Amino acid sequence: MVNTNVLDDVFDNFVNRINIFKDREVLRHDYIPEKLPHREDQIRLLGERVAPVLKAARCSNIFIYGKTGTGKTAVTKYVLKHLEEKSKQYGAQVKFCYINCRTTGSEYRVFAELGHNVGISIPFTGLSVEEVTARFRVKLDAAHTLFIIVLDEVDALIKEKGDAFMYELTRINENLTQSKVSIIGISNDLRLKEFLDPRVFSSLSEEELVFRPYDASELRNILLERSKISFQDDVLTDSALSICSALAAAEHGDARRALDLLRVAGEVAERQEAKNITAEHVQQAEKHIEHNRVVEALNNLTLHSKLVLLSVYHLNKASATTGEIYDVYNELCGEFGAGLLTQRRLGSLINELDSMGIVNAKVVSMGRYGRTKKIRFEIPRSLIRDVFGADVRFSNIIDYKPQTPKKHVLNNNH
DNA sequence: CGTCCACAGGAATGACGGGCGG
DNA sequence: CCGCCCGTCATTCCTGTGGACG
Repeated sequence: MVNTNVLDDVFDNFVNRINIFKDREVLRHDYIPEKLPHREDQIRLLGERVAPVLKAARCSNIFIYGKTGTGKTAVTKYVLKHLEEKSKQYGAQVKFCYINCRTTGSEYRVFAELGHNVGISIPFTGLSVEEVTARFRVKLDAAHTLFIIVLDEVDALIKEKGDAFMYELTRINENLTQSKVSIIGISNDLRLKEFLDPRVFSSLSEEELVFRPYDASELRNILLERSKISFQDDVLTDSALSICSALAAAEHGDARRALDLLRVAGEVAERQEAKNITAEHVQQAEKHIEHNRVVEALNNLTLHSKLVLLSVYHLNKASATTGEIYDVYNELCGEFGAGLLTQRRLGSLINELDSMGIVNAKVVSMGRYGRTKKIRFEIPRSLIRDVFGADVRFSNIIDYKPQTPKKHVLNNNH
């Protein structure tokens, strides 16, 4: 009885509350707005580069550089969206394919994704990369079209797997007679050319485009523009707007971060049933975002990565070495009934945790007492307790089934 | 100033789940 | 169904190394 009353209140409150948002989707960073402030130049330049496509000519390969949240992806998608409309209008044969290399993960999956895009189904394993490329090429050639491939965050894939697949891609036109391919590469890392074979680099960077980070006042404009569509009038205070743009500007002018901050601040204000969004809400949002990011990362770790983290936790030191961690990890595996990995493997797991920003691993030399990694938490210890439970040792380390020790989870998402 | 620790991290190899062509 | 191929992840084996100690 009591429960339903409480719930009634919750729902009634929600409905009757003063609405802060008009359209919260607008603040998601994958939303492409009608207007991209301070990127007019880039839009025009990119537009000029891809325009030949409308007259059935292949456009140059383009390389786009810029740090995260500088609008590379947004501008590219924006331009291609309009190009698509125009190409329909003029009846030009153009196809587009957008691939995020970091989430796609491997050379094989990139080609599989390309294949899907031209309408062939490709199993998630079992074929050689060459086979997949060949099928893609045949199907593409039969399509009689210009094909623009956007490879977002290519730097991630190149650093991990090398540039052989890029070489393959840049040469694909040689084997096509009816269709042509253009590549738009997007990189977060300005030093990417150091990782590339000069031949690949030169054919890939027929044109280059650099995106500078936004400064605080530019971020402010962007936020202002979006807040007009996303929030009710007069909800966002000036101080909140300023602190949002200042915080994001301090972090290399990341517009994505600024937008997240603003959206979450709005949600915080909404939950507190405030009439408007204040600087206070923004600061709470900042903590909130960081917390969520880490919790999600922790929950998605594999069993062994979790065990490694717990080992570091139990060591309870300012910084632990690989050897120490391996000892504790060994013990934990025994208690847990899990098969243990080698120290070599553990080293890579630690590196992964490091690149995720969960731990900090630094290689240090201790003279003739060896060379090791010093590992310390980059996140508060309390968070480990929160996520893995109060009794950390025998904690609910989720979904582990001792009788069917799964080796690795198949990446079977479509 | 050479030694030598305690690992780092690259390369080769194996196990596994899976697709393909016949 | 079979024999063969593949990509991925983990293991094994290996060489490399920074700098405090003696």
